[in-house]
Amino acid sequence: MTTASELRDAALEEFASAGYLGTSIQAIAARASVSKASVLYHYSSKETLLDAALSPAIDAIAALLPRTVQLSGTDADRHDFLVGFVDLLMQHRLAAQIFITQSGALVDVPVVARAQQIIQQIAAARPQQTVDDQVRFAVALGGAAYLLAQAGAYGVEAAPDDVQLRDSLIRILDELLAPVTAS
Amino acid sequence: MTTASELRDAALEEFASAGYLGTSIQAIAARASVSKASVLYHYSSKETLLDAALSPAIDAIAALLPRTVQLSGTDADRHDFLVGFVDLLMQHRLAAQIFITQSGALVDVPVVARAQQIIQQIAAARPQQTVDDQVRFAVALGGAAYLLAQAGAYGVEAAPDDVQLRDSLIRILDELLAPVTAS
DNA sequence: ACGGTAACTGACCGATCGGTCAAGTTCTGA
DNA sequence: TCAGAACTTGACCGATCGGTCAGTTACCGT
Repeated sequence: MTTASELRDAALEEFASAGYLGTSIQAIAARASVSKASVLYHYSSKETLLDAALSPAIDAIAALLPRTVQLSGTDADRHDFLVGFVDLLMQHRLAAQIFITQSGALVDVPVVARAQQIIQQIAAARPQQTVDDQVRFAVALGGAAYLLAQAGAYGVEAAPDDVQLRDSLIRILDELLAPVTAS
Repeated sequence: MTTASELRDAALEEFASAGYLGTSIQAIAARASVSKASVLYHYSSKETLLDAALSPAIDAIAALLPRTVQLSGTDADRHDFLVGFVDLLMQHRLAAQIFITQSGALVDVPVVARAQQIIQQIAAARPQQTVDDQVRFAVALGGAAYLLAQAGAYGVEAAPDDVQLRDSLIRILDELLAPVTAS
């Protein structure tokens, strides 16, 4: 509604589609129908704008962090965590896309570095297991994130409220991460 | 060995770590210990350099395309395809990383557009099935690609000859794509 | 009505980018 | 030996970038 929030949303879409480095402040200004100087009035720098665009998603994943203990719990616990993870990806699809595709090139940006640390903590929360288990974990979470982030690039629309996709994703992740001893 | 191949390798590493837009010709020149003008003598433009860096990987995945028919075949056929896919990812890790993280922002670059078309053809070769099957396919291939491309960002080294990782990945992809009727 | 503050803008600045060019150097084959 | 091709380079160019600033307009409490 406000100009600031419009700029934040415009930046989120632009950063996701053209990349942070490929997006000029002018482009964001044009998308929100204001001048470049006006963008820099609301956000003191391009980096501040990226921070504002990503922060909600990072707060959400940080809130998910305490629940990683559920990964070592019962089947129901692990299921609860996966539901939270998938919902997080679907609700913050653009932010997830920005992080997945550009975190490597933007490690020197504080907000991205913070997000990377949280992801690493989630990965570390997984109890030390076999290589197979590590690969299962990486393929599951990475595959889900990549699927939702890049779905649009291959014609598949991933609407935030696509419950069929959500349920299917949770089911398959559940199956992939289930202890093999339970088979 | 030659200056041209050294520049191609330097560009591949730089594009993968800093991104195409985040890499200056000067940076590639410095990595190969030559001048910026010398880079533009061997490759007429920055885009030509990206083309040269990605082409071997794209040729390899194009060669894999005829084998997508195996996805509809027996378990052994599907296994053969997955072996080819995983080996491709491991042998062209940097090119895969560039494509996975930057194909969205570089759609207007011909060599990237060509790669995207090939990926789409592979995805389309999968016979029309349920949403579950589509999600399985996307999580498997996307997860494997993302794991190998981004492994370095999370401390896990994915050496091109890590047979343990390779075998584990193939086994899990096999399991993920096996028809549920076989369970 | 009015003073102050928030919002907005065009003009401008220094830096960096991709790319060109003329000149110099090194290599090679006859 | 030497002509010409291959290679390398510093200097330079126009364009675009992120960011600054002085000045203008719109809004709001009193």
